[in-house]
This record gives sequence, C-alpha cells and structure tokens, in this order.
Amino acid sequence: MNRRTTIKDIARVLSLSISTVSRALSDHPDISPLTKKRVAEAASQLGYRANLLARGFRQQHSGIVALILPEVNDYFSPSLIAGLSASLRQSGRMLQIFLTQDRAELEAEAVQQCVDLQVEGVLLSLASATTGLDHLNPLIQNEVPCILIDKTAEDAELHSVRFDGYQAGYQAVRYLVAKGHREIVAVLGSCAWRLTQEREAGFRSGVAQFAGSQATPNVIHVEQVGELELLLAKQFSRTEARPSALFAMSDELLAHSMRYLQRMGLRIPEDVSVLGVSDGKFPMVSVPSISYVKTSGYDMGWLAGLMVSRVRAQEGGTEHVSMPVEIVEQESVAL
Amino acid sequence: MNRRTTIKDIARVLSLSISTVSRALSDHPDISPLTKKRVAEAASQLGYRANLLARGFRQQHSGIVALILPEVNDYFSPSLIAGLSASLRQSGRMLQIFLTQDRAELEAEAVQQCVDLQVEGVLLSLASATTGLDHLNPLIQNEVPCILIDKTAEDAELHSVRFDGYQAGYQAVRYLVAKGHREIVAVLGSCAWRLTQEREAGFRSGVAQFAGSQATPNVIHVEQVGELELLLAKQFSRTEARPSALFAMSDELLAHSMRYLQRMGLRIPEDVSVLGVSDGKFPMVSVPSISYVKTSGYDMGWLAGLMVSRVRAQEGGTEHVSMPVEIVEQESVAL
DNA sequence: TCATCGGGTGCAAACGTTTGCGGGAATGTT
DNA sequence: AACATTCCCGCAAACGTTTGCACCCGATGA
Repeated sequence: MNRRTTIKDIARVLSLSISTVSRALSDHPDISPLTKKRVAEAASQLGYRANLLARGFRQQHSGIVALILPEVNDYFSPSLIAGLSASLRQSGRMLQIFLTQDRAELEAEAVQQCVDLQVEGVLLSLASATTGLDHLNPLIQNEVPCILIDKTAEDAELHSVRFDGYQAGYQAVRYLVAKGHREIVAVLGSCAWRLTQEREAGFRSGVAQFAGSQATPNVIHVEQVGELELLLAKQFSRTEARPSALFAMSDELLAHSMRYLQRMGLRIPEDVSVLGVSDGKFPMVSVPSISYVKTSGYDMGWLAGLMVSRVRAQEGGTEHVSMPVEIVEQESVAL
Repeated sequence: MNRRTTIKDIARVLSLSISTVSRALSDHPDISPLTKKRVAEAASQLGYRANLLARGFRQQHSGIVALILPEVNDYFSPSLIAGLSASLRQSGRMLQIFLTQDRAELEAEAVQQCVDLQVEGVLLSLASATTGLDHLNPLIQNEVPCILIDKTAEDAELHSVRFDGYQAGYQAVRYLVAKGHREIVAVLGSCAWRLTQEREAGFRSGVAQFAGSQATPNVIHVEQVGELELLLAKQFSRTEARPSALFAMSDELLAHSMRYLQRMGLRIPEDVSVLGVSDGKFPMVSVPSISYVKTSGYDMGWLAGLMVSRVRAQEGGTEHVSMPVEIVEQESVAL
C-alpha cells in the first residue's frame, strides 16, 4: 500500500523544512520566488495533494458548504443546486447536501452534523413542519454562517435570500387583469410558509387594486396535491362567474392544476388562462407553453454561494436579500 | 468565544484518561459498563460532539460519500438523490455532490477532490464527453471504492449499477407490438452512452422479433433537444406508413417529443401512441397520463448507497448490478 | 507463597498541516 | 565598526482523536 505523498516528502526531497514548504504552497510572502518555484515543481513532480481533512482539522473549518432541503423537487431544486455548485466551485468549496424529508427532527440532525463537520456555511430551506428556530442554536453558538433560502422565516439574526413573493403575486394579478381577466383563482401551497403568505398578500392587494374593490379574491391552499381536485372542481364547475384565469404558485401545483382542468374538459387558454411561478423549464415543455413569473433558481443558488463568502469575510449585519421577479409571456393567457 | 467541548473535557471532569473516554464512547469491550455509563452521561451533560474532521483525519476517511453527476436534471436525479440520501443516513454517512456540467475536465477535478477529501466512496455518472477512464486512476490508487451509476462504461475494475437497458428497449417494443403497433420510432440520447447503446440494442432486437423481420427499426439519436424538431417532422409528416407509436428514452426526450407532436397537430394517443422510460413522476402529471417503462431512481440511489458499504466491507470481486424494469400502463398507448 | 491471568485503565505516539516566534545572513544606515 | 532593517527560513507546538502497548490490581490455581 503506497502512502499518499505529504508535505514532508517534499521537504525531504528539497532539504527544506515542512514549514517552508507549507508556506511556499500557500504563497506566503516570506518565501522567496525561487523556493516557491522549486516547491511547486517538486509538488507536481511527486503528485502531491493536500490532505483536506488534516488542513480542515487544523484550521477548524472544512471547506464545505451545506445545503439543507426538505426535498429535491423536480423543478426548482435542480437549478438551485446547479447555481450553487457553480458558485462554490469558484470559491474552491465543496457542496454537501442534506434532505430532511420535510421533518423537523431530521432538520435538527442535519444542522448538528453541519456543526460537527465544521462547514463554512449552511444554506437552509426550512421544513414546513419546523416550528421555531431553536434547533439552529448550534449554528449560532459555533458562529457558522446560516442563510435561510427560499422557505425562510422572519428572524433578525439570520441571513436570508428569497424571491420577492409579494411582487410575484402582485404582478401576476396586474398582468392577468391587463389581459382582461377579473375572476382569478390563486393556487397556493401551505399557509405555514412565509413564501405562501407573501404571495397571497401580493395577490390580494393586486386584486383589490386592479380588479376593482368589489371583486373577491379566490384563494386555494393546498397541503397535499390530492386535495387539489375537489377544490378546483368547486371553483371551475360554476356556470356563472366561472373564473377565467388561474395563478399557480409552483410548477408542481401548476402541473397538477392544468391536469385537472383538462380533465374537466377545459381548454387552455381558450376556456381558462393559466399563469405560473417557475424558473422556466416546465412552462416551455408544456403545450401550450405557459406564461410565468420568472424566479431563477440558478441565480438564487449562485447568490447564496456568494453570500457565505461575504458573510464570512466581514461580519457585518445580517443580509436579507429579496430577488426580483418578472413576467415571461408565453401562450397560456388569452384575451 | 466558547471552545467546543472535546474528549479532554470529559476526561478531566471524570478524572479519566482521554483514551478511556475515547474507548468508552466507541463502546470498546475493554471498558467497564459503569465507566461507559458515566462517560455517556458526562458527554450529553457537556453537550459533547465528536469533531468529525479530527476523527476523519486520524482514521484516514471522512464519512462522506460523493455523488458526481453531469447535471441535475429535472426528473431522474432528484429521486436518485433522495434514495441515496436516505440510504446514507442509515449508515451514518453524509452526501457530497459534484456537478461536472458534462465536461471531462470538471469530472477529473471532482474525482481528485474526492481523493483529497478521503471520501468513503464515489458514485459516478460519467459525462458524455469523457473518453477513457484514466482520470479515475487516483481513485484506484488510493483504493477509494468507485461505483459507476446509470451512465456507466464497460470496465472490469469498477463496480456499476444501472437499469437493464436492453430489457427496457426490448419490453417497450413487445408491449407496443402487442397493442398492435408496427411502425415505432425510438427517440434516444447520445450514442456515446452505453445506456443508449443497450436500449437501442433491445429495441432493435425487439423489432426484429415481434414486428416481423421486414420491419425496419426507426431510431433517432439526439444530442441536443433542439435537433428533435426536424427529425420528428421527418418521421411523422409521412402520409403513408406514418409511425403509430413513439418510444422515448427519457422524460426530457419524451416531454419534448410530445410537444413537437402536438404542435404538428397529432393527438395522443389517437394519432400517435407514446411510451416513455421514467421513474413515474412526469408521466402522471401529463394529460393524458403516459405509459412508461419504470426505472426507479430512488431504488437505484438506495442501492448505490448500500453498495458503498458492501464494497468497503469485503473487498471481493467487482459488482455489476443491473436493475430490473417493468411496464406501467397508463393512457398514452392506443389500439 | 508465588506465578499466572485477565479485566480495566493510562501513557504516549501518530495522523498532516498551519503558524507564532526566533534566528541567521545579507544589506543598508549612522 | 556598530547597529537597525529586511529577507528567508526552521523549530516546535498545536488542533482532537484513535490505538498499540504497558501497567496495575485483584482473583485464581498450583
């Protein structure tokens, strides 16, 4: 069994001390250019690779950033991960992923493991079952930067990055009303998420402002997609004042909503116009293609990666980033 | 700044040596039950948590399993990750993810980082641009278990787990022919993947066996989804002997194929029947729901996680697992 | 009484790296 | 000539854990 070559081997070969070699490798100003060159050559010659565990152990952090998610869904998470991965590669860090299955105890466990591993930072999308933020104390006590993403909570101590949920709801209504729709149904997720609350608020104030004060906002909250069928049937089986447009908060809700609408014999967009909130992949493979409020998971991942560097560098106040959204027009909205 | 409590603190509190505490925590038989109990109590009392970097450094491995993927696609990867994550939780390991953007050099870089981190094992889905397996040498030299998944290659030295691609193609044809279809178009991915080659082989021999020897297999290879439009138009604009069924190798290819078919005014399944290969999420949200050859990403992830443990335990021969597939019947195949 | 045995514990080294401090040589300053 | 300064470099400690070995002590057998 051949041992890995270490910094000692380089030192021996060049008759230098290990400290000099260490400094040379990290481009320390104390070391002369010539020595650095010799060390670099010997290192590549011997195929030297730093032992990340030893280094991490010594400097008390691992070079790893953790992403904790309730689940990896089909539309948003992949692009989030892609953006984050690319961002971390830039800063020479690695990505660790924990899935909590939307369960509070697994979330707490993941947080503990992050501390045990001494990660550089934690990007956390809260489980809906999570009540309170006490389980994040280990992070705070050990001064591990924690950034809440997407599914965030109000907390002055923690950084956060999310989409502007209010604007998403608000602009959706404005757009649909401009297209002539008055009766709009909003299909939203769990009320437990701040995300949901914000979008609902934006939706409601949009309806109040644009659709006229006499219009009543139609809002459907869904915990399990199974509930959707009945709720949609109730809304769209009405003969008088049947809603002419549907606004769905996520790709998943959108896909299922469209499915049920089509099952009811309703055509899109002739009978019902639909508008989603998406990063744009699902709306494009659909027929017809779906107009949507764009939320780029890739950008969010990229930004989140940058934020852990920022937070580590200058321990300023807590950052709360709200990413802008915009309407992308496709074929699913009529009139 | 409060230091983390270490094994030393426990030793001091109980007036024991650190070696005794270490052994007690790892349930070593040399230590008396009483001492173990006292140590356990003191540990939880002091909120002791093992320093994973120190431990990993000492015993030369990190407790981390790496998953290297070309990309995180929307349908397969999420369930793969979910299964793997659950599996690794069982064995007390953590999951690290590297995305290679389907580029060979990033794949090689990721492999190196795995060695540097001294991971427990590497699960690798090869980039299509990868030629040869030389860049995996660091893994072999350092005796890091490497398991090729999904997008594998022929190699006696490396373990692998994948779906039975031949059966997927073969059974698809058998099923479609049983439903009365004779002219079937197969939409396949890059020829560079072994996965593609196997499915094509299964498809071809299925056609030869079931559709009659005079039938010519129609196979479309797609590198970029953009190419699909022209190729499909060519196949389906024929008036005589227009294919009555389409078999797509992945959710992505299926989704895009359906989109183009519908754009051409072809109805599913009245005009064209379609059959996919999928883990089942996309086919269910589609209208009509799509019949598919089931390949469970979750199961594959779970199994891959187990294999890491198995391979580490008994360094037997290399394992080559081929997971079975089965037809799931939905609404997209007529006749 | 003495050798033997075994259960329970402690000593100390080792893993690879980083870093504060100190020193020597060369150069510049008075 | 004496002294300060600068440039390179080495010594050694430290990070937290695991583990081979030695040790002590009480019990057992001859």
